Amino acid sequence: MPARRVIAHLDCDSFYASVELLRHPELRGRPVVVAGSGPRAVVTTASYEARRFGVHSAMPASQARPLAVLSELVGELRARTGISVSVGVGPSRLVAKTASDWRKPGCFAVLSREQACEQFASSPTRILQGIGPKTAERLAALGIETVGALQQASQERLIERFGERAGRWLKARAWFHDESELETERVLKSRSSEITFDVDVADLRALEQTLRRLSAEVCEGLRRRGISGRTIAIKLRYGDWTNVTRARTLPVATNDPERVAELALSLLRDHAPSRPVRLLGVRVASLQSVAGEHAGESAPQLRLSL
DNA sequence: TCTGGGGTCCTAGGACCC
DNA sequence: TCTGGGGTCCTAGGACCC
Repeated sequence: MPARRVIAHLDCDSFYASVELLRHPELRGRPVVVAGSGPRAVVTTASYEARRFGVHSAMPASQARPLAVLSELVGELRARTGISVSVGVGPSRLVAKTASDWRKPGCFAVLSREQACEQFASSPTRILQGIGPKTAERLAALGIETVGALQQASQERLIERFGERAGRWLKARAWFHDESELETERVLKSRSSEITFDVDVADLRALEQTLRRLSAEVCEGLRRRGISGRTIAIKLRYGDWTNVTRARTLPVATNDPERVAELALSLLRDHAPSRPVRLLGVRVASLQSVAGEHAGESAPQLRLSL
């Protein structure tokens, strides 16, 4: 009678990485990746610390390297400023953004589109950027509470309810389809200043005083940037949270506080608020560079940089 | 989530022009 | 005089984001 076979299989944990750690003990506790250096190299092994950053075996080494850059950036940011960040990495802004919110604070999440679809299927629709409280509520009224439910929802029904454009957009969102371009610079479109009063204000004189102050603030901001605008608008909010906006567009742009205040005041008088006002604001839009300052220059840029 | 401030984008309707 | 269709600009309100 043959002896019963007993086989034990011993498998080293992240073997190559462990070997590297024996050779370089100073790397212990840090993310370590063993990989080739050629353009087609893949990751042979990643230490468990590295796996936390989304690096795994067989991943193209080139992919592991941005991840390494990111993890260094996060570490340096924390060391130099004390600010902790959450990082999401994915094929689109939507996946990256959702991933970064996933396990805040201090997370480092790497997801493909397919993984995101699966991972967030049971999450409320609200986690998708662009779906706010109102849209989430309207979806819930259709029985759609989760991202998964939105994925399965009938396209026709969504279009019927939200319109062609928004209907398609919602469905695409649920499947984490997002082709939007990454922007690092945005053109400033408007500049505004507003104030919520400690107590609702009924007195017209007091409202006018505030309007002058807000106009001066807005114009100050415009002047600092060398821009002016053609559309002057005021905004009022009443105690019941209803908002009223009134606007007027001039033939010529201005950033003169007197001129802006004068227009804001006339808009206020025309509207003639009948109830006490909770919030008052002034906005200048249809912006353009001040003529002469940078002749021939295009629209003003608001630079956003790291 | 009884609720601040500075923004962007979208929609819908009206005026006006060709 | 009545009519159609398209484009642009403007206003007002609303949803959303950080």
